[in-house]
Amino acid sequence: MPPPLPPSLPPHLRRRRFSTAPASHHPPSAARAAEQNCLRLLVRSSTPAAVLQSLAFLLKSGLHSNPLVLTRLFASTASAAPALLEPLVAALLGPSVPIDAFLVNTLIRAHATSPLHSARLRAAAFFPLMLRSAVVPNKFTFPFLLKACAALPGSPGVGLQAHAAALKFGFATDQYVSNTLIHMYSCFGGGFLGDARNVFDRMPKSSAVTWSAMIGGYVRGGLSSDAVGLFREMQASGVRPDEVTVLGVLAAAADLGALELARWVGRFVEREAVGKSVTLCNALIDALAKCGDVDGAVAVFQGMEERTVVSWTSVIDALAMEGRGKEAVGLFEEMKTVGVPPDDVAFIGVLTACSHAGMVDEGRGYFDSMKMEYSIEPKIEHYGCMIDMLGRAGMVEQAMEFVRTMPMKPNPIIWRTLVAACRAHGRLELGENITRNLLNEYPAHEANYVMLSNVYALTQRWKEKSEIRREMSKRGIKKVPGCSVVELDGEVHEFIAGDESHLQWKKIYMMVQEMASELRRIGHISATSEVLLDLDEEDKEGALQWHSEKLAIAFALLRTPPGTQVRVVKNLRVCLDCHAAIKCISQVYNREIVVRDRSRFHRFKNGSCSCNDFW
DNA sequence: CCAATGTTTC
Repeated sequence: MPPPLPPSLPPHLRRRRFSTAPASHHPPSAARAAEQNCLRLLVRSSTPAAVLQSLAFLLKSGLHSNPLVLTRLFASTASAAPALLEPLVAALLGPSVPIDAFLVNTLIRAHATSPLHSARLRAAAFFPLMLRSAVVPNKFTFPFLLKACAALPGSPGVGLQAHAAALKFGFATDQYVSNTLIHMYSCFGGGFLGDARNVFDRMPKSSAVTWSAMIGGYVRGGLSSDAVGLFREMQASGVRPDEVTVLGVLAAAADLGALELARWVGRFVEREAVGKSVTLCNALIDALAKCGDVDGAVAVFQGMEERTVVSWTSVIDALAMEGRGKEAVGLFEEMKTVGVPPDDVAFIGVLTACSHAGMVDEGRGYFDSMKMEYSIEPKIEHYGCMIDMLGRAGMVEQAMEFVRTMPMKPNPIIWRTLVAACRAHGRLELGENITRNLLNEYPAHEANYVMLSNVYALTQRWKEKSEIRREMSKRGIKKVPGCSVVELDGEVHEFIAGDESHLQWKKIYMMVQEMASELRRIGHISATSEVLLDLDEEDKEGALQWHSEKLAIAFALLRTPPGTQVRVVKNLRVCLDCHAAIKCISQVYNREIVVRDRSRFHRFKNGSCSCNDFW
């Protein structure tokens, strides 16, 4: 890379450069020469200082209303000096500047991809400016614009207008535009997945990109099984998946905990040579780990020729989820040794590992080293890890102290972490106070009601508990139902607490009862079950009120050969009673039972759990 | 001169 050219060039250098320009009818005028020079300068501007230098030259040459030069300036600024973008736009984009489509497109893209939130908010606003200036959008405009709207999921109205405009200007059937529409709508979440699907259904499905966009949309919307279903359709239709398709399927597998699917994708990648990029291996590590195959994940990691900080972080997270803190810390150290500097996400990984393994001193050390050794300012997530770590270890006061002294406003996640610590260590009054405050501030958050209700249950205050229930139904707030998933022969079976929709319900029901009597026989007393089974009083039939993981385990015991491993994925955290019961079940039925809950893996074997009751 | 899908996070 040659150094950036100085703002004014020696004459011989100018001549030499311009002599390579294609011959034209008119010899390059002085203005054109300055323009070319400035463009060259801008292309090479990769630091804020270089951008400013180019800007100085631009102003000196009187090019501040030249659209071609401004386009290049804004593009370079966006990538090399994000903070300068907005002031430059404000200073240079006046009524005297002639605007063309290229310039507006560049402005939309530069703002939409900016690391600064304030810039992203403004991206879509350049489109109305374009229309006001009577500039006609071209085929590049809408992909940029729609992508900008996708980054604002909070205001789907802007996206809807953009879609309408694309229709009006006749670009809505362009496949680039359609693919981006699918992406945009799926980013809006909720009911907009249907709009995404509408666009998808109207398209000729010849491109892997279209399928990948829709598959990714389903995953983003939490409909991972639909994503997998769509992938099957894609294969049936004969379109060859590309790397991004596979990334989507891996994300779905990770979400569902579908181990067979994740492994299948691993083999598929080998077989079809989709391209085993670093990114794909990273996704494979993550998916295998989230499906309970840590060793498989580690094997993929070890087989990689090139590893990025994401690869290291993925494998550290994999071990952290299993409570294998020592190994996770070992890998973190190795990463530093081989010269990959940890980023903020990697620190979250190692701190989580310390937290789940009870390694408080190590965790403190890493937290301090963030700032001291790597100049990474801890974010709220890192404070969250520390509070979780101290709380789990029973150091509730120190955790409180962390909340008090941290430099940002605690969010609900922080408070809930603290409440969980209070609950686990008998600080019920403190927990109750925090929860009440939280409920006052966020009366629409379902989790806060459940938390308070649980605190009441622990202190046997049934009246208050049912009052909370009434309050919830009065406000129309629903509890997220506990849901457990078992993958069997490539199919995903879903169980919801108290659900009887599953085909084999009767058999499962009987199995649950048999399990219960077996447990009683060996002396498991579900003394705490009445307390912790978080049931709706309105549910009348006690027999239906089993937690979903028990239903799932009963199903798996029925349907799999003796001695095979049982794997369950749960959307919430395993409750104390289920945890105790599953320990016994693993012994009575002589099965290894692997449960992935919201925060980590539990491997039950011979009556004990890999978490050592520390979770 | 500019366009689509995507990996790690309390």
